Amino acid sequence: MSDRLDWNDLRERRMTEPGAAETYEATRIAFELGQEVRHLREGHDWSQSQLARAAGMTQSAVARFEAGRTVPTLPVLERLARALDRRLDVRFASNVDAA
Amino acid sequence: MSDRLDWNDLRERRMTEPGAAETYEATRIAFELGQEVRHLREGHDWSQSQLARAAGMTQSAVARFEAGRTVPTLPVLERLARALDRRLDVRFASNVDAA
DNA sequence: CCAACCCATAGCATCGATGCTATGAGGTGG
DNA sequence: CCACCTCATAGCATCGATGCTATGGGTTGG
Repeated sequence: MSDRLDWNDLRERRMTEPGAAETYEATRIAFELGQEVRHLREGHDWSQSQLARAAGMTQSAVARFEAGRTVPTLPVLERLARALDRRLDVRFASNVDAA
Repeated sequence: MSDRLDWNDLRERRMTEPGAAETYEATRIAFELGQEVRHLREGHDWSQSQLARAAGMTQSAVARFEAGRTVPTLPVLERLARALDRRLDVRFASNVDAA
């Protein structure tokens, strides 16, 4: 557990850069998606290598993504969703209603 | 209308490239998001230039995005969502239930 | 002790999205 | 005819995500 980044670590990193305010939310989304993929993967009892193979990427790429160290692209998210038997859903939701 | 790309044009373009099957869905999502932003923008009675200013980008970037000529990144989607008073929602949905 | 996994991370090349400027075609109103 | 706006697109520089290989530390099981 101690070697896993948490959200505060990430926020600290990204917010040191200028113009980071705009990407703040994207960074948060990336972090949450990484968490979710990790949970889904563990739910399948898969190692990062197994997921990587299923999603057409390498173990290092999976690790980097799960750790939230980059903001993933839609193609990557799509491939991960497929591998995990999910559907990638991206939309502009109303600002008011529930999460 | 005649100068606007439709989905079949885009699909034709992208599918000519090798390895495009994986990015197919991402391309479709990009196309739909472009459409949606265009509708939202027109709902606000904004020109591409006005939206661009509100989202911290240029008119050409908005045009490129609305036309679905690139697969947008999460930071860009986030900025557009903010400008259009929406919340960007990205998630791994169950494969079975409704859209 | 060692082999075989797990995961995190570094370093690098490549690819593609973005930012930007500039242009052109089209419409509109003077 | 012209000024002004709309949007589409080209060309280029830059930045960052991804793909890849290679480590290294940790754990487990022999």
